[in-house]
Amino acid sequence: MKPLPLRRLCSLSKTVSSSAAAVALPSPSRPPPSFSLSPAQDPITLLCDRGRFSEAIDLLSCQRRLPPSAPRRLDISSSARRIASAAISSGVSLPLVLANRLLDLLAKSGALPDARLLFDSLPHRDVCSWNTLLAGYSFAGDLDEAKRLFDRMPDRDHFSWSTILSAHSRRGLPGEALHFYRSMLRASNGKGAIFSNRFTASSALAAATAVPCLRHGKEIHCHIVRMGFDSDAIVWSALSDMYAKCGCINDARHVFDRIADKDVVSWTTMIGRYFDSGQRMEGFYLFSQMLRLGVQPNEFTFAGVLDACSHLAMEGLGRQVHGYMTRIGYGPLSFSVSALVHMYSKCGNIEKASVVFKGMSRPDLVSWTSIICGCAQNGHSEEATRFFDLLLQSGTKPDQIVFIGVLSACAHAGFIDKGLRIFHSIKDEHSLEHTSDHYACVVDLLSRAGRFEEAEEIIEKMPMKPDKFLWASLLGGCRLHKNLRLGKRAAEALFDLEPENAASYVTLANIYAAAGMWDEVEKVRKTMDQLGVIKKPGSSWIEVKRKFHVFLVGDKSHPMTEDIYMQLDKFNKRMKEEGYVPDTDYVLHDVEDEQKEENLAYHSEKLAVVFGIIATPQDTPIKVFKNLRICGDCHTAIKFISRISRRIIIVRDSSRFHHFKEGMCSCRDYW
DNA sequence: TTAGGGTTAG
Repeated sequence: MKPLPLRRLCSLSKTVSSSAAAVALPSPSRPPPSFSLSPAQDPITLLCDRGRFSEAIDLLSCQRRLPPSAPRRLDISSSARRIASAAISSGVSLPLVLANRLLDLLAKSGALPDARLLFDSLPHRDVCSWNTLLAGYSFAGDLDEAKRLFDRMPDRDHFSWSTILSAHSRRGLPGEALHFYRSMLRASNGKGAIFSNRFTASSALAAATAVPCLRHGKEIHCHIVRMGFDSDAIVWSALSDMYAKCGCINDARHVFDRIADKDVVSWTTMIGRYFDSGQRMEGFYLFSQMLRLGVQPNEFTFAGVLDACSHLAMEGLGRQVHGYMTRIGYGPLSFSVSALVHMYSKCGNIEKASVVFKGMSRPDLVSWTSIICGCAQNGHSEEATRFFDLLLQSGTKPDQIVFIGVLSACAHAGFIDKGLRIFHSIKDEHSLEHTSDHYACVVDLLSRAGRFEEAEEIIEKMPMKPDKFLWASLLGGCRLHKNLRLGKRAAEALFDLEPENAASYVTLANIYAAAGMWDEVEKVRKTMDQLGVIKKPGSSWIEVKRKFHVFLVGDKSHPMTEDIYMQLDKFNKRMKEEGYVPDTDYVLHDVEDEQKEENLAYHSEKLAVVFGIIATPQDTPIKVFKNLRICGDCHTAIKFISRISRRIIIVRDSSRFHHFKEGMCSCRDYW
């Protein structure tokens, strides 16, 4: 066996050395079974003509079992309809088992009305016939009809209960699902029949998880233990998931550790829950452990791990996951490819994201959205709009989310007319409703361009109440154009909506500071103090040689502090010679200019960039990540630094990427 | 012949 390619993952391992880790490659998948049919023959018609309904149903059932990627020769829905209509018109009475199988084929392939017709035409029905139709309505999301049918059932068994229970849980009605679970327990006791089994238990757990309700979850847990369903991996996975989603990650891990036969889903779920709870490193440890134990990850696992890499901007690790995926093979239509595109975009490597995207033979809407948003965030606005045009040409129907991506690209690049055209096309050409996000984007677009009257007009006319994103966009535009009146209005709306968010106070204070209105700045500061609003400390980090280096403003804790400050001072001197003027507007406090410069000079992003310059080879791009938005002065300074040092510098802040090269930024200062 | 757990885009 070859060594595991994910060296980095194994280096994260707590217990096993990387050299010991290895995984077996999956065996090559067998070609899917297929039928040799000449196009002129329709086997279903031929079989039905000869009254061989049983074989026709067998053939169709076989086809349905093929994996989605296999070439399917028969259309299940129309073939099943043909069998049903031939059987009914021939007057042949199908044996009940066969009729039920046909009913299932119809119900699950979207031919529900035909399934109903067949059901109604049956001279005899058993509980399986009822369950099958019930599952059909549940599958189609017609819960009202499913419930009506359930109420009318002459007999119910555990299939009936688990079908109605999981239907409500899956369709966003977990409270109803739990209600059914309680009714089922009552019915079990009353009639002496025991309906609960591992299926109803796992569905009920999924419902308690979706609420989420720890109390119900624990009750179900007790019931599971009492009933002895503890040997089933699915029940245990669902139990672990319930604890994690109810905020008890340690209990979830405890349950997970006790699962005897953990399968890929159990692993993927537990790893994902660590990521959800913010314990991303724990998630990575568990992923590496899974690989070491030889459990083959699947698309769900990859998608989850890649998403975590995106959040932490861990491109190195993401790349290794990509390599692993390539090695074991993944389909060009796989949804984990979207996660790859997203990961590379979020790590600032839009070129690689684009290569991966272009490797997809038929990208789906999520993949298009990933690449369009990725381009938008990385300052490749023209590319984003080009991809959007290609999306429309491909015949894929855009949804409301993808419009957010392309509109934000237009807003960031100042494509006003194009952005407005696209905004209006949402309703006029694509028959979609505008969402509050679309309004926020168009207000962003107009206010960045200083077109405040139009922005205000849109706000007055919009059918819903403006949300915090819209006001924040407007406030940002006002800061850019020093619009005091509207800035105040936007800030006050934000204070109402999210009084605890320091960013709005700081931006308003910065607008006052830029206008020299120090009394107002002081008032804002006092309000913040009175309300106990705490400014989130800015921090920046950079990954060098697989280690993260984190910096705060004026940070002197780094082992290389002396070198960093010395180099930064050199840059400052050279920058000033080349015309850099510190933009002191961005400092909240009313202090002397010299002191203000001092505050600015050691912002976390500058420290991280300078450390990157010192610690990495000349030809590698420097990638810095900041938890807040980059400050305007740092933006100017880093442009100078990129020219002086001849380095490519990429800064990902809380809202977008800035690619600095030869004194320019990809955002063209329009941010 | 009918029922259960994990996923990607703003």
